[in-house]
Amino acid sequence: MEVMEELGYKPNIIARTLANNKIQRIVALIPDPTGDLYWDQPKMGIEKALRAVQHYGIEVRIAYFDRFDPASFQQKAIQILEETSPLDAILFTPIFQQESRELLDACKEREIPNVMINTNIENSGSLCYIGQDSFQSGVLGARLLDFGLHDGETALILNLDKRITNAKHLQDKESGFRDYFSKVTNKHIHIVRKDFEEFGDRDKLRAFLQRQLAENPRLSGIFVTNSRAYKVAEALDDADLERIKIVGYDLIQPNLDLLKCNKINFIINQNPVQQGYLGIMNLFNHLIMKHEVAPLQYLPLDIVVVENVEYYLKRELEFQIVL
Amino acid sequence: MEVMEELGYKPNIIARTLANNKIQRIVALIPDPTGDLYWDQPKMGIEKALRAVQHYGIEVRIAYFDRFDPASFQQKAIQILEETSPLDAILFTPIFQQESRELLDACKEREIPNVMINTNIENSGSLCYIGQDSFQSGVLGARLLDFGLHDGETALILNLDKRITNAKHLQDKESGFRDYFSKVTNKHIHIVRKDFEEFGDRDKLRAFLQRQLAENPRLSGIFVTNSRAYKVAEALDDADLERIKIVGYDLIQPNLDLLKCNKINFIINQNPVQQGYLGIMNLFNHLIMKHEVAPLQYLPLDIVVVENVEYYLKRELEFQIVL
DNA sequence: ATTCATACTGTGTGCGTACACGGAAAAAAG
DNA sequence: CTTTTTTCCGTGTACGCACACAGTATGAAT
Repeated sequence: MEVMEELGYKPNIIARTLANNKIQRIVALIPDPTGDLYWDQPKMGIEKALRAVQHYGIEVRIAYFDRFDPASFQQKAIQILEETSPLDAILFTPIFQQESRELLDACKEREIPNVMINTNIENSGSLCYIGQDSFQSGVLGARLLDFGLHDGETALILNLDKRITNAKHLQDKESGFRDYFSKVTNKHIHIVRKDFEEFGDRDKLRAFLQRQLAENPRLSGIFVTNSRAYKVAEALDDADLERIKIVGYDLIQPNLDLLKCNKINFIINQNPVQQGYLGIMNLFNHLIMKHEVAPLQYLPLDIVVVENVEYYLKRELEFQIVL
Repeated sequence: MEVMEELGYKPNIIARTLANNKIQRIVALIPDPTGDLYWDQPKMGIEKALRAVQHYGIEVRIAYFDRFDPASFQQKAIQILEETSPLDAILFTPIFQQESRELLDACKEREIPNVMINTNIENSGSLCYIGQDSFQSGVLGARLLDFGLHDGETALILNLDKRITNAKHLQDKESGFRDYFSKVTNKHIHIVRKDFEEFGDRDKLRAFLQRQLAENPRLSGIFVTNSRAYKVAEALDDADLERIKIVGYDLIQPNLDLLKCNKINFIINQNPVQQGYLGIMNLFNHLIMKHEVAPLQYLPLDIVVVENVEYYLKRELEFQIVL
């Protein structure tokens, strides 16, 4: 070892990989992207990463669960643990707290390294978390909405989701949002927070929004906490839209269309493709390269407007480094 | 070949690299980062990429030229071409048109693949260009400045650089900037463009800016076309700064400090680290992987404000995928 | 001192590809 | 038809490392 140090010997990863001649099996457990434009993106990132590292003997299987059904997550998790052998690593999205903790415990017991993307669980014993900082994401949302708000006006934090999902996540976003405005001294903004589950029904959403407008006559900004900002813009009248600024998340097609005609003002990009990509790459770094992996990896919160949207779309599609 | 296709045979890059047992020598020619905070970043990206691909037998040497002296570029270029043998590829920043064309011609004659970063030269015969879209960058700058401007006010396009550098680049930025405001219908903004070479002398810059303020009493936005926005913010009085919005480029320390205390309003990040990184990675893809390389690769124009700056800094420092 | 278990060391082979080389076959020239 | 040139093909070796195995040395136990 001393002589190695002295001569500056570094093992040749290429030769090591060739000689190793083993396959490392990774299973990814993510929400079913069917009918959900957002979850298609981490999937693309995972597939892109696979192309980059498959020569190193990495094999990835993607399993899906119903994003509204904790039982389906649980069932798939058990199936993966029991039926995959050998199982060298797991990548998953812990959007259900309870069920995810069970999976984490099972991983710890079996000593299976695991990576979480998109949603974080504290003290998980995971190899790493890759995704956004929810609190800061709320702060940024507030800042962007603030551009269009005047003194005394009202901002609405709108959560279009089923109640079971991502409670902590949402709580942090709201805290960040309120934190920003509590520090703005030159104007006072009234903040309202509402949840609405029946976002699939446009008429009901429309009625709901009209009710909010009636209750808050000076409502002029809506912060939509997930990728469904387009549903809000579609459900509002054009006259109201002129006045009301909308900030939402994620570069999915309906959002992009509305961004381009100025009905959505800002989109925050949380790099979902990158999440999937880096998730696999971090496992690769751990399994093959034996590198240390940073346990908390917050991705940038990109501010997307009409003028720079094209570049983000291109990057998501083409720009991964294919090795 | 038919059977290979039928069986889905793909050569194993790992084994190929091992068997090849050759070194590919790349030389990078970039501006000397000494005393220039910006050019340190592509250098970091190049070094990061080197760490990722050195096992594949890639060797990178970085050569520097004086960013204000075309002759030094020319001299270094000749030196590289004559003294490096074998020379398998060149990466460079063509900030001097004439001298860069000479280098491009020499590369074509010797059949040396080359990559340009940061500044583009059209019809260069290069493998690829990686950097920003100058025109769109100006459009985005205008959009960001527009947030703080009112009807009838004046915006200043300020070029703090020597006259010889990057003429085309700057022209495109200005065109983009003007293009945006020509399409804004609800307010009229008066646009002035000025160059100032003696930006190193704070007192002279201060006097120059005072002159601009006197000539344009309603001046309330400055678009600094390069990374020297901090020099403007430092040279202005606090009273003026309250009113005047500043949009600049690049995440260098003095800009960051002024962004954090709201003296600079927006910074556009043109991903300089990524430019160096991808420059090398694209040569790697070409030399080792024998992949097709996209000839025009525009990097995203990130909008950076106080609320999301931390993530970009982290990404620049840690986030490259180390293989 | 002998036996046995354990630790250490060196050799050989394989991972999938590149490349040099010699011999055979095919094509071109005489 | 023979000779020369060119093309083609198969074999062998090498790339740097992992790992199995045999052989040797070391130490503990009898």
